Amino acid sequence: MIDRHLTRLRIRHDIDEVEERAIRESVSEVREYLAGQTIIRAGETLRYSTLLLDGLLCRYKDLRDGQRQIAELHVPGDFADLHSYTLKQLDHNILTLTRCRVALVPHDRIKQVTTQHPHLADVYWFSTNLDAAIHREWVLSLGRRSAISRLAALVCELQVRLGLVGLADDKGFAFGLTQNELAECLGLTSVHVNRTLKQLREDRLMTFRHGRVVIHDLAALRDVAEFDPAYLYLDRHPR
Amino acid sequence: MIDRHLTRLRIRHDIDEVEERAIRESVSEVREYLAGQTIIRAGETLRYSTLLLDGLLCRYKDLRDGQRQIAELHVPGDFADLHSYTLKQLDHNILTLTRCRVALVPHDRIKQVTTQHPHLADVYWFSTNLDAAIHREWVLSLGRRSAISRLAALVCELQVRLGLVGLADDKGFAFGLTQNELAECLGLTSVHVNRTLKQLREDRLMTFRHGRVVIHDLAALRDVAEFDPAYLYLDRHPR
DNA sequence: CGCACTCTTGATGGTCATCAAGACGGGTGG
DNA sequence: CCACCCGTCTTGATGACCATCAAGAGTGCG
Repeated sequence: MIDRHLTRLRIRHDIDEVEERAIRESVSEVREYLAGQTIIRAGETLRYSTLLLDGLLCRYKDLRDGQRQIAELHVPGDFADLHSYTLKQLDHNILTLTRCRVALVPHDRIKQVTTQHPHLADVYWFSTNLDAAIHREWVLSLGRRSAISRLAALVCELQVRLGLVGLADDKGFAFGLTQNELAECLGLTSVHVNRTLKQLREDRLMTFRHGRVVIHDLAALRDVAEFDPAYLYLDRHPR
Repeated sequence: MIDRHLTRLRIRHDIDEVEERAIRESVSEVREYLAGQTIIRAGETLRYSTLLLDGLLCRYKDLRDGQRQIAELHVPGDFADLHSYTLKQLDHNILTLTRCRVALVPHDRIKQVTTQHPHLADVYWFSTNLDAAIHREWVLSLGRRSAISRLAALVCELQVRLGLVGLADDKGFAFGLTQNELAECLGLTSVHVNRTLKQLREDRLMTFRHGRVVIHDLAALRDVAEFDPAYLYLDRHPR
């Protein structure tokens, strides 16, 4: 059930069988949601964290006039709000972008797991630090990249992250966002995302249509994005 | 020496005397730097983390053409790279913006402190999660706020963060950045920052001059910024 | 089959970038 | 002590990128 989560952890870390069992036993409940549900709201007191099993989730914040900014996308295997374990409440909302299956992990079990398995404490701390690294890359994108480079960078990131759990390859991946939701990730309007997608298509770099990203030339796409996967920390971390 | 760090931790958490001693003993060395030194480079293998005692530091990334984006500013009392404890290397550089005094804390001592004092493990995990929360607010700024609102939001954030360690009050704070460095935080050019500062001055909201921010109307500034300090998690977290 | 949402494209405009040049200011040396 | 110099600040002119407004076409779901 949480195999993708273990796969994801094992990209970077060694997880032995005892630890694996502890992780598997930390799940208290599985839930399903339709697309477009805000499943956690900023400011709520939380007693569990949410592990994404299937579908896409995002973290978003908004301004008074309703403008929305997505701060991170979550792919299957990700904890969407592991940070709520230490923060107790979130500064952002969590929204389902597609139909989702999630597992709930109570905070007291996270406490158990991390105190009984100090190595897992480091692994999960790493995991929230990886989220922060992704945030920084988005800061760079939003602050300095052009629209086309920003869009290319997002697709490159997702191609890698989804690839790690078997949901993407060099040719592309399923990606059920609307152009408006893409715009909310990229700090653009949906109209401009539409024109930018058109340019990427005409430049034979990638096509996004019918809930699917088709990558025509990954190397060229990465070049347009100035994509360097270092910020995703794909190397193995010894114990 | 690291009193500001303890002050900062105690805003949110209870730190008892045994823990305080452990923290104080974790420092191995103190260093000084002039302004404009890149003290840590992306990709270096790190064996210690850097605690800022005095001055201002930033984390930045850049693109091929030399465009730079600052992802976070650090004020005295902050760990600039506590996340290197789990990540082992950084995805960004760390630069002194003014003269700085820093304390080095070897990673093996962080390991000691966090295993012998599980409560401090949560406190320091929280601390990196707070950095991520700041990143998210910057994502919102860069993606959705106008130049004037972005600049106001940055000043509001720093007024609070510096205030927590006694380096700012309602009237303002010392802030020795150039307009170009401000632009690198805000995803703008220095020319546009200059014009935006002029507008803030003419609107009687704030003045930034000679290395000092003078706040004329904090409430109005916060309103322009749509500043909500919730993302800084100023509430006390019970043990 | 119809309706609602999403996508697509055109026209226009605003925000911010770029280029350029002069003023200011703080530090240094004669 | 003053002159000089370099970095920073300031302002103007122009233009690019992306937003906004609008309307029609496409698509999928009930």
